Amino acid sequence: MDRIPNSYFQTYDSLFLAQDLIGKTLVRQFDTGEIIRRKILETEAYLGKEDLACHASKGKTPRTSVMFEEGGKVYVYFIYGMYWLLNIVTGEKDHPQAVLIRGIEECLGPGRIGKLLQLDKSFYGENLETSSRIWIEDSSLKGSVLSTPRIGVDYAGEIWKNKPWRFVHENLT
DNA sequence: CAGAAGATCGGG
DNA sequence: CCGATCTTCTGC
Repeated sequence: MDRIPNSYFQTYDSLFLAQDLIGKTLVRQFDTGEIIRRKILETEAYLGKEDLACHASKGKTPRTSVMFEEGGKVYVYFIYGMYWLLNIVTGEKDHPQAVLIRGIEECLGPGRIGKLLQLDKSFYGENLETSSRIWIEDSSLKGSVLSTPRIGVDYAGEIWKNKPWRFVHENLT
């Protein structure tokens, strides 16, 4: 399978890519050489500094700065004292946005994915086009994609918490 | 500088 | 339903 180049992540916004990434293949290669390949089944879009659920709405900080870069990089962050959540930065430089990977084949839940893939802060800013340990490959998956409100963002206020920006493949359930 | 909450998960 | 466990942000 072919690795997807960063032009793909830079050409579209997170709302489109969150849907389009469903069925594409997330690849992780460990130091041992072992490779995990799983199709993406669930995502969420976080779109711009106006989106109060998006970390970038707090402005450009050490934690969020990678979202202000051009698409194709990894945004990981540590939460609840134990989980590394995996996001893909999308869009153009200075248009902060990202797609949260919430579910892949045989591994549902963003916290569990970080654990399965053994992510840590060293993945912050990792380039998906050139990395030897994490990238996305082109693939497809038959079936429809459903959308729902995003999970765990009730703090973002009525407008943003209700945006149907979570996408799940029908196979998921 | 202290306190609280967080894009979560698993156990009781 | 709550504890784990620590980074980040906010308010005093």
